[in-house]
Amino acid sequence: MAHHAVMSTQGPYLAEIAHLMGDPARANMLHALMDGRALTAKELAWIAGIAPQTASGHLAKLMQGGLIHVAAQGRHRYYRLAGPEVATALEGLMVLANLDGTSRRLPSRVGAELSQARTCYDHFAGRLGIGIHDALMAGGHLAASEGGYALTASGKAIFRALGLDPDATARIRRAALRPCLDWSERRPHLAGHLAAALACRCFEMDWVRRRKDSRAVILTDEGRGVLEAALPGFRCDAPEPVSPALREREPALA
Amino acid sequence: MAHHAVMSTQGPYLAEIAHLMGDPARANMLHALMDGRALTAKELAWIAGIAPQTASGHLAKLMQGGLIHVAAQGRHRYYRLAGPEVATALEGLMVLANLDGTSRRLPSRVGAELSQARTCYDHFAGRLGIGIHDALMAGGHLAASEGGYALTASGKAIFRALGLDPDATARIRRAALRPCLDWSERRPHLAGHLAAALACRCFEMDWVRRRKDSRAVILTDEGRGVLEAALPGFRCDAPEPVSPALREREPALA
DNA sequence: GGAACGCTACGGCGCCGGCCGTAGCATCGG
DNA sequence: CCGATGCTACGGCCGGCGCCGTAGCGTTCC
Repeated sequence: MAHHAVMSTQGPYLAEIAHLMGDPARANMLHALMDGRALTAKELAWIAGIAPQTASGHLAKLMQGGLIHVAAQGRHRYYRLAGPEVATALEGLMVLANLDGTSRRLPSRVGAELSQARTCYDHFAGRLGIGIHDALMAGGHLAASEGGYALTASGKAIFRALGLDPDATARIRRAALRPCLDWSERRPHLAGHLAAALACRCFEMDWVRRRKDSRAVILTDEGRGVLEAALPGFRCDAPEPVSPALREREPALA
Repeated sequence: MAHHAVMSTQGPYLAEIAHLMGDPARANMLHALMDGRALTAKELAWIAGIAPQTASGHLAKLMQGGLIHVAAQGRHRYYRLAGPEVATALEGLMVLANLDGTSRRLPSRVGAELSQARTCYDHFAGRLGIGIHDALMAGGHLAASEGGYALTASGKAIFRALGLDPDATARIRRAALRPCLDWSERRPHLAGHLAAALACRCFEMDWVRRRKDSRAVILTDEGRGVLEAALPGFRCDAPEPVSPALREREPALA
C-alpha cells in the first residue's frame, strides 16, 4: 500500500488538473477562453451548450483548480484563463488531439479559418503567426536567449518600425519571445510578451481584426501591407476558397 | 443546438485526451512512463496501485487514445509513451499542478531528488538539465533556429569533446535543441534530439546513473568532472541533505 | 506435457459526478 | 420600489465508468 506512494508523488495532482479539463463542457469553456479574453458565465454556458446553473458549477471547479480567474463587475462575472501556462498546457493537449487518430480531424470551414490566423492566448498563431516567426528567423533577427529567443539589433529596429518599444519590458524575467508549437500547422510560432505586444498593436491599428464567436482573426489588407513592408520575407497565404466538397458537408457555412 | 457546434470544433477532442489523463490510475501510469522507458502491464498496475485486470483496461483505453504504444515480446507486453508530444503535454499539466494551489506541493525526499536531476522523456531535467542549459547559453554556444536552438561552432566542439556528432542528425526537421519548461524549477532546460543523444551518451558512459523505481537520476563524480571540464561554467549543486523537519515527516525515507 | 505466469475479456457492483429544476441573492433599469 | 437580469446554492435523477472476481488464451520453464 505504501509502495506506490513513492511513484505517485506527482500523479494525483496531474490527474486532478487533467480531470478538470477532461469534461466536454469544461473543455469547451477553456477552449473558448484560450484567446485570452474574459467571458461571462452565461456566454460560457451557451458555448458549452449547457444550462447556466451547470456552467456555474463547472466554473467553480475550474476556479478551485486554479485554471481560471474571475473579475466581478456589476452584475456580470468575467472569467478568463489564470495565465499563459494554462493556455500552454491546453495547446499541448490540442497537439495530441490533432495527431492521435491519424486523420480524425475533418477539415471544416471554421477549421480552415483557424488554421489561417488565430490568437493563441495573447499572441498570433496559425499561418499568420508562423509567417511572422519564419520571416524573423530567416532574416536573422532572432538570437538565442534564456528560455527562448531575443531580438537582435535588426530585429529591434523592425519592432520599432511597427511602433513598439522592444526594450520596454526587458526587465521581465520570462522570455521576450519563445517558440510555441502550433497545433494546426505543427510548426512553431512566436509566444512571449513581445509577441503579445505585437498582437495588441495589430488589433489597435486594425492591421488584424477579430472575428465574432471565434478565435480566428483576419489580416486586413492594410495589415498585410504594413507587415510585408516592415518584415522582409513575410508571407501569409490567403485562405483557400471553400471547396465544393466542403460546401456540400457544411451548407450552412458556405 | 447547432450554435455551439461552431465553437466546439476542438473542445470535444481536447476533452477526450484530457479525460484519458484525468484518472488517477492512468495519470500515475503515464507519469511513470515519462522517463521514456517501456514498462510491462504488471509493473504499471503495481505503480498505479490497482489490479492487473483493471490496468489492462486502462492501457487499452490509452492505446485507443493514441497516448501509448505497445511492443509484445514473449509473454510480456511493453508499454511506452507514443512520442515526445505526449511527454510535452504531460509536462504542461505538471507545470499547472505545481503552481496552482500556491504551495500544495509539499517537498519530500523523493521530490528533492527529482528536482535535483531526472529524465524528462528522453533528456535531462531538474537542476542537472538546467545547469547544462545555462552553461551552454552563458557561453554563447546556442543560436536561434527553427523552433528552438542550434549549436554554434563552439557548441558543436563541446558536443564533439563529449563524444557526440552534432551533425549526425542535422537533416531531422524537428529542432535539435529547444527549451522545455521545467516543472520543478520553473526554468528552461534543453529538449530535442541532441539533448536526447547527450543523455543517452551520459548513461552509456556512466556519467549519469538511473535510480530504480524513480525518474530521478544521479550525476556520478566522474560525470561531474567530465561535464565541468567540457562545459565551462557548468554547475549542478549537490542535493541538500534531508532536513530534520522533513525526516520528521517521512521517517521511512530518512 | 503440465504447471506457473502475463495478460486480456466479460460481468456485476457501487459510486462519482454531470445534468437540470427550483429557489435565493445581488445588481441594474424604469 | 418593483420587475428583469446574471449568477450561484441545493437537491434529486441517472448514466458512465472505475473496480475486482472469474474465466480464457498464449508463452515460458522444468
